Amino acid sequence: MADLGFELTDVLLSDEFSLDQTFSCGQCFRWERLGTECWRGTAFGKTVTLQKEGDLLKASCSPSEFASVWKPYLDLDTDYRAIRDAVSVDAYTAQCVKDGAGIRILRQDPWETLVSFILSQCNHIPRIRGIIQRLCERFGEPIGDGSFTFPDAQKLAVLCAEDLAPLRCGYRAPYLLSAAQAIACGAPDLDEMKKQDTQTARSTLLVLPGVGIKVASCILLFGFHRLEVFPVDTWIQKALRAHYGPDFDPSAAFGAYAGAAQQYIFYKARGKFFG
DNA sequence: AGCCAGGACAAGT
DNA sequence: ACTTGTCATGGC
Repeated sequence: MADLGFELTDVLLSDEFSLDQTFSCGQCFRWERLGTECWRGTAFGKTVTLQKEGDLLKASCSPSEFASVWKPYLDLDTDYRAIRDAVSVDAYTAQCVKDGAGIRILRQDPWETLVSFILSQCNHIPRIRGIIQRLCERFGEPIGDGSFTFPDAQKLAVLCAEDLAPLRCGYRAPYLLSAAQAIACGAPDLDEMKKQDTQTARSTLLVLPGVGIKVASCILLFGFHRLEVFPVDTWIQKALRAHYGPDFDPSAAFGAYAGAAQQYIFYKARGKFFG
């Protein structure tokens, strides 16, 4: 990484890991690709540039910020070799795992994940990214380097439909507002949900307008790191039908890491892409 | 140019 | 319990 004029942290990676795969497999929407294995993005109110060179991960932040924010975010303490082995149950998934071996399931903020996947429904990924960017630019707080925080629920809860018109998120705007109002007054309490079992948390999410089974599954997997949850979207549906037939049970096949399996399959089904 | 997108929801069979 | 129409907006 070129000299960026601020502190850098180097981390030696102990497992297969790819920024390109991790940030372009559809689980997050606020990362920009600057070059091969080089990305810049914002999470938890911090912006960072990451570059991977061989087994070395360089981060444009202090060691303490990396340890407290980016190491957990990137899920660097999880053994993905064991996960990859566990979900390579046949030739097809083994190939998916091989192609996407560097994918990690990010530990994203539950609120940001909730909003992101409410907005995701029936949209292309590039368009989701645009809507979220406009949301942050308009209602987030400037961080200082041209980046913006993800606006919190309290900020959005006081808005009305026409305030959201510039986002051009269409019929999802009222979903976003009612979700913000619900979270802002603590019902449901996202922190409390971290302690709940997955079924309870799922039921809680499904009460929110605009959150159905697929969106709830994405929130559980990406926002609460429930690796056993297997979201089914149109891509996954097509892939499963093509390789297994109509009544395939992902949970039975992939068990505790079904969600990770889903990401490897999704990555392969959509082909390589960057955004 | 039109197809369809990491769907949800209500209203029909 | 399944199928269908509708919702708003573009990226490709």
